[in-house]
Amino acid sequence: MDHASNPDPVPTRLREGFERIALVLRADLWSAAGMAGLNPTQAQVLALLSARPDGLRPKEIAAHLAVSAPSMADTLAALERKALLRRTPDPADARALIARLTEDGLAAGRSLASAASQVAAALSQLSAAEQAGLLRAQIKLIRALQLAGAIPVQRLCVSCRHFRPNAHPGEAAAHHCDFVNAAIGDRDLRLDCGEHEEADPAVQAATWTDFTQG
Amino acid sequence: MDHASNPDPVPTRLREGFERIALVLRADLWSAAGMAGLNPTQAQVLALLSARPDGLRPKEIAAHLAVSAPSMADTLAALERKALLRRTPDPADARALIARLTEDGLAAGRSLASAASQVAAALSQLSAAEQAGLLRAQIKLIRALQLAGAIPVQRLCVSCRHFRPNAHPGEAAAHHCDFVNAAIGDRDLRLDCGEHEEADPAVQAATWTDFTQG
DNA sequence: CACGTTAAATAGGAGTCCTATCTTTATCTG
DNA sequence: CAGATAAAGATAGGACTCCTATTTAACGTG
Repeated sequence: MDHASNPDPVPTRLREGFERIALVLRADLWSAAGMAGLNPTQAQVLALLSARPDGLRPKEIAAHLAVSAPSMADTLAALERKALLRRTPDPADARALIARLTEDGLAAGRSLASAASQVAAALSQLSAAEQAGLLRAQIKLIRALQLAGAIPVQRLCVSCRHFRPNAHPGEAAAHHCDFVNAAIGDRDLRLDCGEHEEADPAVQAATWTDFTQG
Repeated sequence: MDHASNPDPVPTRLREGFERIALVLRADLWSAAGMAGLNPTQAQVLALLSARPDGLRPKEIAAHLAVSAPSMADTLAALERKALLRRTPDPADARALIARLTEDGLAAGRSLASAASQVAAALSQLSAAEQAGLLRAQIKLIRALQLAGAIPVQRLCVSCRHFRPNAHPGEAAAHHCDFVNAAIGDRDLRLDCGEHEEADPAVQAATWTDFTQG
């Protein structure tokens, strides 16, 4: 294998697989959003802010959805027109705003979250072990993307100070969350936990080592 | 936790993970396409048709990219304006067209395929075993989506008449492709092989059983 | 050969998404 | 503390995606 002259083709093929799945995700989003009179981007903003009761700045929302700030301003204006969202001045910084969902916006977000998804249906056909393996792989990818600066910091269990990986070695639910004080398995790991509290960098590194070696 | 009254939350969480990754894919596509003066949809058409020397009908392209036929007509017109693609009448059906890339289109497709991708970079950090597991999971998902009618038929190894799963049990490259007459491992499986020939449904079912039990 | 079906284009409209340019406020320096 | 620099957001302008509904032309069948 000459990794030198050619890049490894496997990551490229895997990326193509993700692209196939992403197309279905987008179709899912169109159908779910369409029923609510929305489009995919608006639906994604609703989904993001549903999990953020304290709201988020327009710039942060743009970063999470990987679009430019002016694009996000378009979408936020559309959502504000539909009375699903409100932008209020940020008391901490007179330049900034905080975007929050209205009651209607939260309701729309809830109905979106429970909408049918062909991807979720396909995922539910995998075995529990496959699902766990897939979730671990996603966590590794998300962490790598985060370290590379490709995405903003996510509220993952593995970077949370409440998380103790492999606290129960050998058991099905091997990890432990000190916040809920319960054992959790690979399948229970969160990608966006509302209770997340960023751990100290050194602690995070140790946690990651324990997690990947478990 | 009442897992009973609610649908299994794991597929939903996995779908969210895919959505995170899909956002990065889209950003990758914007940056790669932007350098070529294109946008993501145009780039996806180029990528699709690069692997289809015989061309595809507009309707088929629309199905592959999960958009409506009129939307695809817009995009094809844009690509034709840029002289990257040509639509010619289909000799077999006077209603239909065949869309094919021009030389410039093929060149643009090639440069797009080799463009940097943050997702591919993250994927290359996974171990070979993890990559193989991920590819197998993708194949299962794609097959499930295909059976559900969510996506058009894909040119997967596992549905090809040249493919013999677990022909070399116990070895690293456990499968065999009769077309290239070589052993191939899980990591070598194709999601869109140009040499694909759809196997007989009964054979496909048997192949799938052998593959999933290996 | 009339009939329903299918492939594609067209019309019309909403809205995403970009870059570039402002305005305002915060922050950093001499 | 004044002035420069940086940052958050809005606005302008333009290309284009994406939808539904409609139209045109050609296929297939009884």
